[in-house]
Amino acid sequence: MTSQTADREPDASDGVTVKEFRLAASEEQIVERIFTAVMERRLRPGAKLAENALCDVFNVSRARIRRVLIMLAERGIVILHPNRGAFVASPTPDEARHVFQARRTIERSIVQGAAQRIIKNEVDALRAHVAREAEAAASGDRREAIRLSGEFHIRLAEVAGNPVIARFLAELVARSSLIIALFGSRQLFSCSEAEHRELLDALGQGDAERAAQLMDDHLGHLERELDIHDAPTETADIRRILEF
Amino acid sequence: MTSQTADREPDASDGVTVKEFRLAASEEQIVERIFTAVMERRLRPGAKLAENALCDVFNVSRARIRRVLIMLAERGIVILHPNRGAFVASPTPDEARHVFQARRTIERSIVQGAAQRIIKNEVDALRAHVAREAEAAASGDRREAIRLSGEFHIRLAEVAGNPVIARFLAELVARSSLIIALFGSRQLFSCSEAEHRELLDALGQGDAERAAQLMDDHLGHLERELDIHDAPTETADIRRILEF
DNA sequence: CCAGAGAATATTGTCAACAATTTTTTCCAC
DNA sequence: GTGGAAAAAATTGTTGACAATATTCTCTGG
Repeated sequence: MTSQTADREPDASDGVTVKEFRLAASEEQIVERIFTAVMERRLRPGAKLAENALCDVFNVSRARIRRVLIMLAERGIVILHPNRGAFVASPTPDEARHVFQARRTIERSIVQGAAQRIIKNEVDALRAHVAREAEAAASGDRREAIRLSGEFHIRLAEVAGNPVIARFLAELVARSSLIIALFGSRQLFSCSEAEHRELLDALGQGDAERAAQLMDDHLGHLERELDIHDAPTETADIRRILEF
Repeated sequence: MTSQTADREPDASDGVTVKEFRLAASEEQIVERIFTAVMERRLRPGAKLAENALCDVFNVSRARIRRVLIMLAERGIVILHPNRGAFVASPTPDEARHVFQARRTIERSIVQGAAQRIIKNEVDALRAHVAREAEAAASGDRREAIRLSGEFHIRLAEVAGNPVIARFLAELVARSSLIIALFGSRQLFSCSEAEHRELLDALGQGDAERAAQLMDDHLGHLERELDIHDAPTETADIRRILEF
């Protein structure tokens, strides 16, 4: 027995990421790593995910990489073109609007749930998280700032107590990263952590309605800063437009 | 779309046999077929999905069946136990509550979206759908009634115009079928189509708020008719309880 | 008859070789 | 050079054999 991997449902609720794992990584780990790379915007929309390259990076067989790619495709992060390979998804403007609409619906509900059940420890932990956001932004660590910014929403979803909804949101946040990469201006790269802090204040006071409103505004601001016009034409798209 | 009895060889009596089309579609077809079987409650929670059996049924290779099982696992319909195989998921009471809470959130939003944008043709089509529900229920065609009942919610999600949300809901509806199979009483087997009709009336009048309230009530009724206590212990569960 | 060990069977997991397809490179006519 | 066809290389898709593990069956002793 090499690893004592539990075969119960993958909860994806632990934030521990094992770095520089020389040994073969598990499938869930690989999914998590690619997910994180998308969230940090190191993997940009349209990037090709060649099987051999991934095999080398994670030191696993092709069969396993293929399973990972199927999982990511199911989560809307990757798109599989038959015989051509796997690519990081490039959301269309319509998709972008749909993702943000879904986020408003789901996160408003998350915030209301969190307002009811959140305990002081959790608020404190989230405040510490926001402090790290501010720190990263101040010190110019753009990548860290981006990652923490998305992670805030995911952690909030986790404390709201509904794993089903939290899983949906994780997918939406990752897709939002792709959307921001495609349609965001150069300087926009994450949520303002000031709004996160304000949201936590409302949650700390148990003011569900105000918190929900703040979240709605927050997502509205983010979306409004995007320039969602017809997509920047990419080489990959030409094929799909002209094929048949 | 009702799937006809295509159990036999696809290449025998199919007039047109376009190779690549048939192969490309088959994987999604298999997912769809299993999805439908779950929705119709022919596949019950805990049922084993042996690879060879599925290969025979769908006349495809093991590799392809494995891909299908991964997709279904990603959608929460199937659970994969390493070295033991794939089983139809058995939601726990907690999961059941989370799924229904997620449905309330998401379907309320769907209904509000639908109220704004639905056109007469679509309302009529949905009314015809509900008529078929009533017909199936009256004629005692239980399986058809069950399927149509779940399908109503999915079709409503589709006309609401947000495919991202519609996809989430499709997953939730399928999981609801498993929940009802586990925790529902013998006579409860689907939503009351009267409530579906009432909902359509509100939508037809563009009364978003009333429609949203009706949907909330509708889901509340459904959940309240369930008896969500600790799970009926199954043979499959023993293993998971005792292992670590 | 039951319990339990061990063999036999069945099922799932993995891998490497091969086939099919796409992408890149080469080469030649113009 | 340029365009375009053909060859070469690289990449993805598929299959079948085999290993690892789980399940079922058989048999023995009590």
